[in-house]
Amino acid sequence: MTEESPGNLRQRQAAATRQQLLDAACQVFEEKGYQATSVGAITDRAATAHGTFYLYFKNKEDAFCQVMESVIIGDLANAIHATPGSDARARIEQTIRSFFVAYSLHTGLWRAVLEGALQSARVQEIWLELRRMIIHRLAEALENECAEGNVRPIDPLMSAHALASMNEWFAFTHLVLGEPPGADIDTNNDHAVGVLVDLWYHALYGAVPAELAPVPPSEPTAPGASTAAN
Amino acid sequence: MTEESPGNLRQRQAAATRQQLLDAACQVFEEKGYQATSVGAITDRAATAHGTFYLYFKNKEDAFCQVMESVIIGDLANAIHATPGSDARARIEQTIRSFFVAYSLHTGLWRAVLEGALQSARVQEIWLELRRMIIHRLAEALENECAEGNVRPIDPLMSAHALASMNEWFAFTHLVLGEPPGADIDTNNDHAVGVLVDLWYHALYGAVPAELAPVPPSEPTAPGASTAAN
Amino acid sequence: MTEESPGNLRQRQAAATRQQLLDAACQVFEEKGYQATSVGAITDRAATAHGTFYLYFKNKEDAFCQVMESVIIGDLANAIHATPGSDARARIEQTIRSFFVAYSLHTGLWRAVLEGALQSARVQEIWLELRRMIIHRLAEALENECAEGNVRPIDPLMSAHALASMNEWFAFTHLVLGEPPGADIDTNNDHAVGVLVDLWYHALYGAVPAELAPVPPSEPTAPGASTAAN
Amino acid sequence: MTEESPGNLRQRQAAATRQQLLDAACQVFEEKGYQATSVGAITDRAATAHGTFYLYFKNKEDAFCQVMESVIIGDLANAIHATPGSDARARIEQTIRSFFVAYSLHTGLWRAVLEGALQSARVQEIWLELRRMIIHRLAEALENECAEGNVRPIDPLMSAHALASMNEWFAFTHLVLGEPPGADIDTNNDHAVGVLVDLWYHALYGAVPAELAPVPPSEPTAPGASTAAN
DNA sequence: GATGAATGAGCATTCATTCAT
DNA sequence: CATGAATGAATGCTCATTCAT
Repeated sequence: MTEESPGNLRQRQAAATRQQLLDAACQVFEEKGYQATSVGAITDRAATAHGTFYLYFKNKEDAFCQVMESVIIGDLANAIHATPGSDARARIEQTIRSFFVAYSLHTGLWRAVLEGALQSARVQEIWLELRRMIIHRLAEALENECAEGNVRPIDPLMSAHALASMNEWFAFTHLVLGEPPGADIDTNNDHAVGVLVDLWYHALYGAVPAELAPVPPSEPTAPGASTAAN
Repeated sequence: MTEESPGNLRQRQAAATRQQLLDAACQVFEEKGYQATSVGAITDRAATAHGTFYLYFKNKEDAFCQVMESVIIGDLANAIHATPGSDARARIEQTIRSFFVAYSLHTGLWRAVLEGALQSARVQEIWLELRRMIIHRLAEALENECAEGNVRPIDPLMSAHALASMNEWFAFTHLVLGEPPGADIDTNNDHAVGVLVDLWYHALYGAVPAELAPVPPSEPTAPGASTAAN
Repeated sequence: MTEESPGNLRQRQAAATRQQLLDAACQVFEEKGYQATSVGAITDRAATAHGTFYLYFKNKEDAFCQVMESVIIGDLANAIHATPGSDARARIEQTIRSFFVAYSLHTGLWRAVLEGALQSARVQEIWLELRRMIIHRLAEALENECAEGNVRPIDPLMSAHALASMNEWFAFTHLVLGEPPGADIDTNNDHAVGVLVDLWYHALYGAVPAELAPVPPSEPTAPGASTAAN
Repeated sequence: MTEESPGNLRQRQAAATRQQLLDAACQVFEEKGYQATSVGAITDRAATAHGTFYLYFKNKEDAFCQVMESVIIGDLANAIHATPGSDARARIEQTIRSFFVAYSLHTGLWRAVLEGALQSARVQEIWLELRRMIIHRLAEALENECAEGNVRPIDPLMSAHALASMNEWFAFTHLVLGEPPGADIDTNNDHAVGVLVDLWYHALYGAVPAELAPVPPSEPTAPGASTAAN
């Protein structure tokens, strides 16, 4: 049997139509953003009837979520894979670079993701879930570094949150919005990554002058600890 | 005389109507976001006729831009005022804290600003202009610190971009989106600020182990320099 | 088989809806004129949803152009068919009468055509194109009569323009506007046609008293020739 | 006393404002046509407040009628003044030429008159009244020519109607719409007038071949006469 | 007499969604 | 499974007109 795709002919055709629509949706969202994309534009691009869309997706929001799951998450999953054994700086650079790569692959789509997240609770949840996963992974790495004494005691989750924010927002504004305007994105990517690596590395491994006490890691339920430290 | 607002009665009434609409717009944008806000919702809230809106604003985009200019920029301008003389760590904390304050004052509006920036070129430009101003100011401060030898040689503009991104995006996700979900925003603000200050401070003033060379500031037109340094 | 309209049921229904809208548009334009007609009035008359209109027409202007093409031009095409062999006077009468018939069939629509032509460039172009076609045909007939020596040398195009103008505008003011007010249109049509035929016939075939020289046909690029002749 | 304009200061100022608005209305109607002209455009041009318009005019229709009465009728009244004593052909040319002059003076306004006549009953009535006056004058001249035996027996009113229609509509399409498109209006006016004069002259004074009986003048209340003649 | 702020009816247009074929 | 015609709610925007100042 030549059953490469499961199911009978009907099912395979349906799967093909679904994929057609998904690809078309991906393209149109990439080009027009979330809100400006209409169902009609997607079916036009997919060369299917208008009504066919609703056989596979509940509505535009649903289609976008499926696009996110099939494209965006794939990009990041491919990009972020730890390479143990290399030194700290190299690992940091790899993390940052993988983010840059993921954004660069689907610039318009990332823009649409952010736009969609601000308009649809479901899109926001999927996107935030993805962020949390990444940040959680980073937090674990930080915790290990703290435990091994390579990094001073810090709040791993919050710090991961902060460092990931720097990474994510710098990459977004730089690659998607083209900030700062003078910098040519294509030729300057390496420099930008270098700056991020440098800051990130010093933020974690930089030794402070003796007279200044570092912020100790504090439980989220114990607010005010850091203030006391100040 | 109690003539606080200039002009005759007619002019004062017109100004009052305009302010009514501006306030209403601010509220509705705050509650519903950019795209979900309709002109009708604004005039309903302002208790004016539909057409009155168009006496004072060209369209929704224009109204939003005016709201931004009267509210958002005011928040930031009030918040960010340098306090020379205090030590580095205190100045950093003040910068971060002022950002937190600005966001906290109009949570929904900041969300709408980001949403609007992704849908309207004009909104984007105003928002980016504001960002550039802040980043530029920060870059100048960094340049001074470099010149005085307090900070190792860095690319001031890119570094400012990166640090501001950390600040901005952490504050946005934390205060507007409530990330990470467990942390109660109201009680944990101080802790969050503390973490940011700590990272920022070390990123700039942290001394690196001798075996690792810092990233030198490189001209934007000389890409690859930092990579070579790595 | 009674399949007069091609295609399957769906296509036939769609064609029927389109025709419904076209008929409704024709009626409403006829009753209210161009500017006073709203899309809503057309869909009300056609008993379709408001949005259905936009499935078949881009906007009101487009609908009007389609009405013109399906109704007006049809009227004229049916009306104007040369009947060679009859004598000059009979041919003139037939031409004039066919114009009267065309106008009489859709009085209000012709009024709307003129109104629309003064408001929409596209309507004007279609209408003028139709006029030019008719005038061109007349000019050819005049040229033949000149060549055969039946009519004195004249400028065929300009003369056709002038005679058609008399015809068109007399018919319009008489049949559409009811000028002159005393004349009952229905009973007086034959008389009016007779007057026009008489003038037209003498204008072309009338022999002038010897002492007055006729205006020779002059090239449009040689203005002043006729003045000199005067 | 320097009472050049009657009334006191108030009244004179009011008259001035009214004239300002009338001039502005004339300009805007000339430029934009009837329907496309808004009250706001007129008051903008007149540099008066929006509400001032309604002190002097009931609405746009009223303003247009007043413009017609002050401008259009003036043009025609100046243009059409009989010059008895000249020969028939010269009188015809003068009539035609005066029409051309009147149209040329306010091209856009004549266009607006026709447009307005098709949209407003009151505008139509004023315009038709003007036409009737002109046609009536022409009909009287024709009647005289018939009575004196210079012209064969014709229906003076209908013939005047027909000849005036030729004149009016040729001039309108030629001068206002630029038909036929090839003919340069400025250089070709004399030629066009010549063609019209020639046709008109022959239509009235041309002698028909003996075998063809002319149409006798018939009372409008005696329809069918011309048919019988055919 | 002049102003111009305020009104609100009116209209065109888009588009997500349904459902009979 | 696929189609695409039909729906109608939603909304932005204009503009004639009024009236308090």
